[in-house]
Amino acid sequence: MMKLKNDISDKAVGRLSLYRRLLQELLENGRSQVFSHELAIRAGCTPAQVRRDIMNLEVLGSPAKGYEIQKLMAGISSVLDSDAPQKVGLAGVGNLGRAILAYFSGRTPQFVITAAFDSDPTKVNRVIHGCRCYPVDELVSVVREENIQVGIVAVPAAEAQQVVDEFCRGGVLGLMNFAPVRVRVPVGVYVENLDVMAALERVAFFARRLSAVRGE
Amino acid sequence: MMKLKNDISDKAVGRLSLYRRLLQELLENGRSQVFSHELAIRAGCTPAQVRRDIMNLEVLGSPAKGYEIQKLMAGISSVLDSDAPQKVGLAGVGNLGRAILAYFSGRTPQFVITAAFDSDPTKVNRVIHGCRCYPVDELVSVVREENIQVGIVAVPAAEAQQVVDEFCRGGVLGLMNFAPVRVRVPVGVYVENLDVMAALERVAFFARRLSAVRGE
DNA sequence: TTCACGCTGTGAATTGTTTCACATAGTGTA
DNA sequence: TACACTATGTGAAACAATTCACAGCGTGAA
Repeated sequence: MMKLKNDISDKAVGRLSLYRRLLQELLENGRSQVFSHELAIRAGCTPAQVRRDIMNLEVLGSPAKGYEIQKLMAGISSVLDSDAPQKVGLAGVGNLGRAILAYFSGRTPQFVITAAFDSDPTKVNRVIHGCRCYPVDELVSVVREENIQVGIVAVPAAEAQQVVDEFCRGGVLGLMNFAPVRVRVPVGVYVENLDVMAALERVAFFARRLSAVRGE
Repeated sequence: MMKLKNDISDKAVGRLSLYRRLLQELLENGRSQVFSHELAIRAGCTPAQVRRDIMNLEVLGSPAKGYEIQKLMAGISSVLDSDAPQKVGLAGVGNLGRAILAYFSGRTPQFVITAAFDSDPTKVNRVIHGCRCYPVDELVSVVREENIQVGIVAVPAAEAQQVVDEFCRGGVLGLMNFAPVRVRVPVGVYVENLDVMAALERVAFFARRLSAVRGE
């Protein structure tokens, strides 16, 4: 069985995304080259980690000059981005949904939130942060017609599974789930859970443990 | 050097938080016992993983009856929760900040968002989702006076480091960072980054890769 | 009372990720 | 040209997380 070309781990992909933003910032500050240890400081990891991640790209650095920022960014983009901007659908236009719309609105060339969905009739057919809001009943058909490939789930826990099922029926390939439950999906669909509740409990737990260490 | 008692990994803590919510749901459905494979299905992991995680608690199951849900929940709580409800401060009352306030407002006995902070004068001194909003200038003093131990950073990237510094000066032990940058903190402060941008790029990347596999 | 079943608890094996450490190479200096 | 310096690229080691696999036990059936 042939090894897949883009054989990069979940975590490595996340770091590449971060590096790209850090590189953009350096570029705006007039830099054109960068060393692995400089990126490492900014990304909060080790220089070795940065070099390993860069091994996944087809970009070489020079021992004396480091990496060319432009080339690094191009390398990251060729791995992370698809050829055309990716269409994203958002289910749930509550507080969180609106925050997500505002966050991605116009700021990301590689993603466009093409359609939002909500069951609240007062939201339906309005345009929120530049995005048309459809009734959830039309989710499957809109996702299919617009060829939306990624779905964001920002509905309450109780409705999450149903919305996920509909996204899948519409044919999405990936889902980002903000609801504090695990959802079932057919094989061939990738799910990323962003469990804010669990994250806060982690922070509280490790904060408490650090303070115990500090206090001893 | 004595081994710390609560020696649990980051990921395991996150799963315990999830298990607790799943158990609560089971309890509400009238169940009183549960097997590892039932939890595993709901949590999206393997039965062995569930049993390993439960090893971190001081709870034993019975081969014939599984685990007592009440005892499991108590075990999880004794690890995750502190004795008193934990005070949390929130910096940034924009779209995201309000979503976070709404999400935690009154629903979590173990956390209370005690104070919010913003630089916008039209938000300051108002009460939003039951939480008083202070000017950022007062962050350090309010955090110190209220003995807030966990900070949530929901401000734009450019202001994140400054807000983090102030939280640290106020004496927080843990931070949850939603800004799409890595922040520097003194040793003894735990930081959890929730990088939504990186998460969406991960979803898009793996979705694309899955579709390639599917298409071949 | 005895037996068969199926789940728990866990040592060992496996898999995945990060760090180490060093051979190699590009640059500036003399 | 030759040398010293420093950072890259990467095999190998270390470390961390997950899964396997099975001994042992508690229960219900006969």
